Amino acid sequence: MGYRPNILARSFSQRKTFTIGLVLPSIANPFYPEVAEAIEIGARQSEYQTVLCDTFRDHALGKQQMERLISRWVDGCIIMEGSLDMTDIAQYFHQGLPIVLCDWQEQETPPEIPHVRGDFFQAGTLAAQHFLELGHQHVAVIADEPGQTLRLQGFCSRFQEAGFPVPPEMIQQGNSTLNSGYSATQKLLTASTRPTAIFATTDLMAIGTLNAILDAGLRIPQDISLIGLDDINVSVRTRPALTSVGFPKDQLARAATDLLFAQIDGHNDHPALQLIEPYLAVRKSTTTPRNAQD
Amino acid sequence: MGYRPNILARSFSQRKTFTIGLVLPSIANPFYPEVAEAIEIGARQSEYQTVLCDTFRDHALGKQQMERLISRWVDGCIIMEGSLDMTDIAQYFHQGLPIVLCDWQEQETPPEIPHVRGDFFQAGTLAAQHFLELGHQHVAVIADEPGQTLRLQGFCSRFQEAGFPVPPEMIQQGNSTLNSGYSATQKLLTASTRPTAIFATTDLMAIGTLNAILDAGLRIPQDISLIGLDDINVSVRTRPALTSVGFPKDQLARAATDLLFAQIDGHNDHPALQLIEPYLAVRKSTTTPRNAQD
DNA sequence: CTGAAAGCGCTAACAT
DNA sequence: ATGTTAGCGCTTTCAG
Repeated sequence: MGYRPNILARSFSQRKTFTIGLVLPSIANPFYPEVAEAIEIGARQSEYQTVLCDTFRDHALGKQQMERLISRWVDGCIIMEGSLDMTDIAQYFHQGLPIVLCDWQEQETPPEIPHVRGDFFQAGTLAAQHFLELGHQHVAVIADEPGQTLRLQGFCSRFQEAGFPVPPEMIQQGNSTLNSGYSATQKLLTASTRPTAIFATTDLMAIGTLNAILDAGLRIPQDISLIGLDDINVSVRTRPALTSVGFPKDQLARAATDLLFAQIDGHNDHPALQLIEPYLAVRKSTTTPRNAQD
Repeated sequence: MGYRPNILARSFSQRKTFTIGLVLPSIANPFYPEVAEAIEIGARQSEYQTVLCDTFRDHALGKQQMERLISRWVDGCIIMEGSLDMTDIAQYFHQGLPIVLCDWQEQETPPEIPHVRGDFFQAGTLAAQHFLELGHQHVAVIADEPGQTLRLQGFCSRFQEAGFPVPPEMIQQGNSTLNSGYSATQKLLTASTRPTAIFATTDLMAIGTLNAILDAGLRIPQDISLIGLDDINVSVRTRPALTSVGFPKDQLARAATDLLFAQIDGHNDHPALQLIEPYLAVRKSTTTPRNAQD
């Protein structure tokens, strides 16, 4: 009869909004919209609506947005790495707000807060393994430190095991943006012995690396092989298409929403940490090193 | 004293949620996240929170999401082209929900609903003008019809004026995806006389075109020049970087939020249609045609 | 088993 | 000027 229930009044009376907040550090890196989409789909299947909050990596803005979310009585929040101070998050959590952390570094997360994360160490290992199988011995890494230490460690430890430790000058700092990948690569290319392969710990940096290598007049993968990490959608359409380590984003999203809804429903028996296994998407940016081909 | 006002209760009592809905057809085309971000920033400046709804171009899902937004008492909605049936939108509007349309085709929008749109005809003209100035006479268009007729018309009418009408076989159909641009281009390349320049009416199709041209062993811009439309962020980092017609997204967002907040505040004196002027971002994918260089 | 009433936290319209 | 109360629309509880 044209009657439309008033969800706001219902929420008000039963203290439940069927809304969750998703707090992420940036929308500029396509990785985040991609997982946000997966989370939104999962939440909708459980009749929840998702409110997106981009903090632009500004922790003060993040805190402000959190306060607003709480004032609106979101039933819970999924908070992605880098959006907020952990002390603030812990405080909200201990005040009783259901929270799931997504992709945070191990060392900075209180163990009691449920957490879903890609196995970044394993991801680094996977990249290293691929390079080793192709025959690379002189490799370089571009990492966004200190946030992405595990990826770096996984990679380096695998090369260490293989007997080809990565020298310090072959490890460059980036900040997960395309431009930082570009300039870090320029430094690597001026080194006395050029690496035959580069691992960039985010795809966006890898695309910067790709551009820098091509701009330097070198070829990918013939002169330098390249692996990224995140397996964002655009990586299939770079030229050459980027080989990348990724995590199944739907699986990541599913684990996060499951963990959150379990808390909301009062089931606190879930394990606190869910580790998602990485995969390697081999495309056109990796091959055997030139000297090995000769 | 640690007191946190209950926004939900406030909303309930004063019938105002300080929340707006943003309904868009797809998050896969980066254009939408980019304007969404601009709108969210603008809304936040006015103390409004934005709820994003992706309809995946499924009008039934779009309607469902709208019902939910209305049940939650959003103060108003910005609805982007292609997310919903116009009959449904008109109904919500006439029920009193403040609505702003964004980027809809002229012919399908009731004149009473406020509307902000890029001047697509002018955008097509701008692309044509650039090709003409470079000396191109044999050009092709890839358009997502019927949704993007104006861009096509603007382009063709400018070439008509210049005395080089675009023949029908040089107009290919796409659906705004990368792959559709790719296959449409393949058809164009098998034509008896190859065009010296191609205008793709969305950047995503243009990137498909770019890949198809390079895969065919041709060079950009030496063999074929290419212009896209949307000026999405990735276009600066394709290889070669894509020349593109764009609309200032912050201006688009600003106009949309202004129009919406005016309705919400009861000022209905705003003009119903705001037209945003396009710009041309010249990058590396356009140059003079080869025969003109000889 | 059906129907009336209390209450959620706030704002706005009262009355003092 | 300040303090008090009604009411927003739903759910839940308690009484009939």
